[in-house]
Amino acid sequence: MAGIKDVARLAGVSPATASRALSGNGSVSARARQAVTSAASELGFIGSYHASSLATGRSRNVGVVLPYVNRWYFSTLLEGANAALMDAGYDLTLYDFQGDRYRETVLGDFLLRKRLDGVIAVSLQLNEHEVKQILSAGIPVVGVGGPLPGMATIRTDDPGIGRQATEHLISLGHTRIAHIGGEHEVGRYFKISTGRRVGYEEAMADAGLPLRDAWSLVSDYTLNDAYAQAKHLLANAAERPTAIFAASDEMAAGALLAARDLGLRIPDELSVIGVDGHEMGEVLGLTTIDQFARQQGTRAVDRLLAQLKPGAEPTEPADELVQTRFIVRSSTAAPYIRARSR
Amino acid sequence: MAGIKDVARLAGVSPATASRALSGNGSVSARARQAVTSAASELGFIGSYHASSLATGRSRNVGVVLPYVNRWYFSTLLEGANAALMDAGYDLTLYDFQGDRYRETVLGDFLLRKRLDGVIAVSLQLNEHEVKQILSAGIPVVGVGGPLPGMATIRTDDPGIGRQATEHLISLGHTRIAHIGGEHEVGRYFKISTGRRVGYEEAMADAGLPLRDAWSLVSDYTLNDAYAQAKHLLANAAERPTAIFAASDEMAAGALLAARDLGLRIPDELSVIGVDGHEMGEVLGLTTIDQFARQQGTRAVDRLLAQLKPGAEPTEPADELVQTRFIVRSSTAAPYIRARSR
DNA sequence: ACACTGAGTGGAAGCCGTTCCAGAAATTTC
DNA sequence: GAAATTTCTGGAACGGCTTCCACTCAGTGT
Repeated sequence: MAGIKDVARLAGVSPATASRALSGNGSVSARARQAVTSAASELGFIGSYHASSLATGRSRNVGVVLPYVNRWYFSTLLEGANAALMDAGYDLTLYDFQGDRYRETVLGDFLLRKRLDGVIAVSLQLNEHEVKQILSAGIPVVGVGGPLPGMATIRTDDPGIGRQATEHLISLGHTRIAHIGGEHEVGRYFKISTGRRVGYEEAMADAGLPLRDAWSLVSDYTLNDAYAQAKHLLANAAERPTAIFAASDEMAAGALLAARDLGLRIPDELSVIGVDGHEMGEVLGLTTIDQFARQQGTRAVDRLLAQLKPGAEPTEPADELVQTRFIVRSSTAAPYIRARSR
Repeated sequence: MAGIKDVARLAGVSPATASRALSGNGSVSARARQAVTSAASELGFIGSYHASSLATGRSRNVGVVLPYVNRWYFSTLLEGANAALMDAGYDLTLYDFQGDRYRETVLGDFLLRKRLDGVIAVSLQLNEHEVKQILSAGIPVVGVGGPLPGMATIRTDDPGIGRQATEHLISLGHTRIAHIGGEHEVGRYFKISTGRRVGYEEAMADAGLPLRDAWSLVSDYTLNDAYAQAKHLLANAAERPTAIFAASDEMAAGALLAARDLGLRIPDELSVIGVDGHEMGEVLGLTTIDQFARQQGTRAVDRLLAQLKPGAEPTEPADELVQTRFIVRSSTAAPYIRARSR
C-alpha cells in the first residue's frame, strides 16, 4: 500500500508538500500540485484515515443516535441525514438504542471514544448526568425531537400539531374525539407524544368538549398495538368516538384497519387523522400532518456541520422549530348523523 | 484529557505496561494491572480511538452497505446487525446508497479509506470491477441477499420461496395466479426478485398452469406502487386472477388494500401471499414466508467477526442459505367457486 | 549449585499523516 | 536595483497508543 512518502518521492517533493497538495491546506505551486496529484493517482494512493484523524483531531465522522431504526420516522430521518452527510464527505456511525437496551453501552462506551466530530441525537431524553457526560466529551451535539438543555435542537411544535389535528376534527363537527399517543409520563425519551396529547387536550378544552379516560389511549407507536387498542375502543358502539387523532401515521393506519375489520365505514362512521407524512397514507387516504422527517435529518446535519466549520464559534445553542404541512385526504369528514340522513 | 502516559505515571509503571494492562495483551502482574486500572479510572482515562487504530491497524468498526434504510427488510436486518455489533463492541458505519444515488461515492471514496475492519453488503450487486476494487482494499466482506463471486454470502433460497408460495396457492386449488415482484432484468442489485419470480414460473409450469404477461407485474417494492399495480390488475373482473403472490409483504399489503378498495372479499375472492414476516402482516392476516430479516443481520455479523478473529484464516468463502418459515394466516384460502356456492 | 525456562517490565521504534518553523525562492514595492 | 513581502518548500516534531526487543528476576529441573 502506497503511503504519502511514496507519493512524495515519485513526485519529487517532500512529504510535507505532498500533504499540502493533497489536502489543499497551505500554499503549493501549481507545478508541485500537478506532480503530486498525478503521482498519487498513479500509485492509487488513499490516505490513511486513522493517521490523518490522529494528526488533525478531526475524523469526518458523525454519530447518529436513535431509539429504533426500523420505525418510519427514524429511518426516514436517518435517510435524510445520511444523504446530507455523504454529500459533505462525512461518514455516519449509527447507534440504535433499540428501546433502552443499548442505552448505557452507547452513552458510556461508544460516544466517548473521541472518534466522532459530532453527534445527532434523535428522540433522546437525557438526564442531567448524561448531558454532562456528553458535553464533557467536548463534541457538538444536535438534538432532534425535543428540547435538550444546553444543546442545539430541532423539533416540531408538538402541542401545536396536536391542537391543529384536533381542531380539524372539531371544525368538521366532531365532539367525540379519541386520541392514541405515547406514554403520559415524562420518560427517558422526549415527550413528543405528551406534547401532542397536550395539544389535543387543550383543543378539546377550548372547544368545551369532554375528555374521557377511555378515549385517551396509550400505545407503543406500532401499527399492531394501535390496531389492538383501536379495536377495543371501537368495539362498543355506545361508547364509540366518531373520530380518532393518532400521534403517528402508523398508529392511524392501525386504527383504520381496526375500523375496517369492525365493518365501520371511513370516514362516515369514523374519521382518522395521523401525524407523519408516511407514504402509506396516500393509499389509505389518510389525513395527516406531514412533519418532513427526511428534511429534519438533513437540517440536523446542516446545523451540526455549521458548528464544525473551522471558523465557527459556539453560537448559543438554539432551539429550532421545523415546519409541518396539513394534508387533507379522505379519512376525515363530518360525522355521519344517523338522524339527519334517514 | 488524560493520556496513557499520565495513567502510567500515576500507576508507577511504563506506558508499555499500562497499555498491556488495559488491553489485556501480553502479561502483566496482578499488582501492576490493579495499579493501572485504578489509575485509569481515577483519571477518567479513555484511550484515543484513532491512535490505537493507527497502531494496531484495526478499528473495531464494520461498514454496512444497503440500498434503502427505510424499507422494512433493510431496516430490520440493520437492527439485527446493529445489536450483534454492539454486543461485540464494534461500531457500525452506515452507507445507504439510496437506490443508486450514492453508489459510486460509497464504493469509490468511503469503502477504501482503510477505516473499516469489514463490510456487510446487503442486496448489492457488484460488477467485476467493483468486486476487484473492494477485494483490493483487503478487508473481509459478507454479502447478504445473493451470491457475490468470491465473497462469503448469506441468502434465502429465492426460487424455493417463490415455488413454495406458488405451490401453496396451487394446492388450495388456484389456477389463476398473478405475481408482483421486482424487475426481470439482471440489474445492479441482487436478483432476489428474479429468483422468486423464477420459482413462481417453475411452479406454475410444473402444475401445467398458464402464465400470462398481464399477471406478471413488476413493481419497485413499495406498498404504494404495488397498490397501483394491483388495482389495475384487479379492475377487470374477466381477466382477474384468484390469487396474488407478492415478493414482499409490503407489496402484498398494497395488493390487499387495492382489493379492499375494489370491494373484493379476502380470501374468498382473492388470496394474497407475501414474503418477509413483516409485523403488519399479523393485523392484516397476511399469509407469508418469514425470512427472519433480523437474524440475517446478526448472522452476517457473526460470520464477519469470525473472519476477523486473530487466528481465523481465510476460509474459502461459503454461500449460506438462511431458513424461512411458512406462516399461514387468513389471506389465503381455496378460491370461491361461484357455481358451487349457489 | 547451575543452566534453563518463562513471566514481567521498560525503552524505543513504529503506525502515517499534518503542521510548525525556518529558510529559500519568487514577487512586489518604491 | 535594493528592500520588503509573499509564496513555496523541506526538516522535524508531533498525535497517542502498541508492540518488538532486550533484559531482569523468580521459579524449575537435575
